[in-house]
Amino acid sequence: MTTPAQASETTYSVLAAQRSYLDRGSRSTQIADIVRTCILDGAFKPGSRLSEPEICTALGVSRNTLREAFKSLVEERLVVHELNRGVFVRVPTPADVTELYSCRRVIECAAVRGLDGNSTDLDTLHAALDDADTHAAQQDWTGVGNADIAFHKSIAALNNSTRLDRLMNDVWNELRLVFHVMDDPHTFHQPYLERNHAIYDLVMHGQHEAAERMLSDYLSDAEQQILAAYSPAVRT
Amino acid sequence: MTTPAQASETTYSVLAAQRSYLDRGSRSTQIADIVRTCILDGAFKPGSRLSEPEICTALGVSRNTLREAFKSLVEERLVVHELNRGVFVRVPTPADVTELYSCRRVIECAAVRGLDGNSTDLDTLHAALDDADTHAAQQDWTGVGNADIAFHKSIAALNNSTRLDRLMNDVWNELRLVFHVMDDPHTFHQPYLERNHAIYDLVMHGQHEAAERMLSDYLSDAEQQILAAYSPAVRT
DNA sequence: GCATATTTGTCCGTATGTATA
DNA sequence: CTATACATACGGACAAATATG
Repeated sequence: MTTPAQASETTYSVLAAQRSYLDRGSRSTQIADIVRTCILDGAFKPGSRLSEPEICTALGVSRNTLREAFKSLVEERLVVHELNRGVFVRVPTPADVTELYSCRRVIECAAVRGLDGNSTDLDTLHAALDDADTHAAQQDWTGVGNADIAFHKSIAALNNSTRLDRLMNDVWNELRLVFHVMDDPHTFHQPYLERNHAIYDLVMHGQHEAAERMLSDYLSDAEQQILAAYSPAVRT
Repeated sequence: MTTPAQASETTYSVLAAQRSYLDRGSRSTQIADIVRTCILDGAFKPGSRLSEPEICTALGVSRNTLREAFKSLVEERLVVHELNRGVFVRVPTPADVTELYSCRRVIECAAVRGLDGNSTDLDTLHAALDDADTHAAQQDWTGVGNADIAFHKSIAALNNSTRLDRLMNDVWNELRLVFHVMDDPHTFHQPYLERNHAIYDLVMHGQHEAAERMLSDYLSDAEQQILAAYSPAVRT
């Protein structure tokens, strides 16, 4: 397993490749976007400290601007800010995993239960399933994972609430942090593919209670599988 | 009704009274706390612009520190940040009200449905009801309002999720913004007091489905009442 | 346990671009 | 259109806290 390590000097070279994005929005939000993708892609590993001076020089921005960007990431729970010690990439605990799946259960199940007859917005669900099938045929497991995430994000989006969508977005970002700590996340999503199909079929046929039950079981199984495979780095 | 106005110079005098709080946490979070309470208390009205230089001088902090504080408030949706124009206290739209009540419905209803037999955490619910009764006897309607909020926050807290709690906290802060735009929010919560009692009794007797139905109706009625009384300031 | 070096927290001055009167 | 006010961003400075030897 990969133990969270101090980010070395050369680690920040990945930032240079992101500098081309510097042409839209305010500087601090641009910087936040760059650092966020670096964290989500695993370039900055959970537990590592993000050095202000090094990132500033790597991105060519002042410390003030970087600190503004950090504020957003703290709010998204991707990094933690320890006073006079700096910011660290968050290391989710098993309790975090449990909570994240509680959020998913509450929001996703509410979405399928709240559906009435008019099934207009279900096209995105179908598209995500097709996407997953395509990637699975090519044995592209990260592609399957992204499609799985898109499918369940689309379920949550049926609540028609941008606030819940934003929460789910943060939840999935945190789960990507969890996957980075896990041993082998590559094939994690694959076995759940046909259960997604089953849930979709039940929803399409108006069997909302059955769909909700199946979704709830799905989430419980996934949660347990993650907790079993989860050996978090101790950094308390 | 109170039309959202530009915050005049003298408006920032309310900040001086908050300066005594400057002794815990980091500066930017302290500043964020002060400005947040000023917004929630109505000292900074929805739609008004928050001038950087004036607040800086009023609070005796630098622009960098204030801008860091603003970042948090933007994330909480209490203020909006328009590029190169500054930050404004948010003016919730009717669509926002609808969405906020969608969030409440999803999260609060999930909480009462998810209850099993062991009713250990229901003491906070009872305490909030007692509190509301006390304030109602004294005709202290803002006290009743706070107790009403505490009661429903406690319901949401039964989900045992700090992330959902934080979302609900932001939701309630936004609703306080809504109340500041409304004509007469003072007695808004009072008629819902006995419905809270009824919901509590149903939960206590294990009648979760009935409690959920009553809670859902409660939320629909409150939403409609707010939308009817809501004359939002046009600031598009 | 102490002294030093590093890093953070905060503030200031200033230049540039943008929006508004 | 000009002028003013303001937000954006940079760089430098210093104190305080932390980490390191």
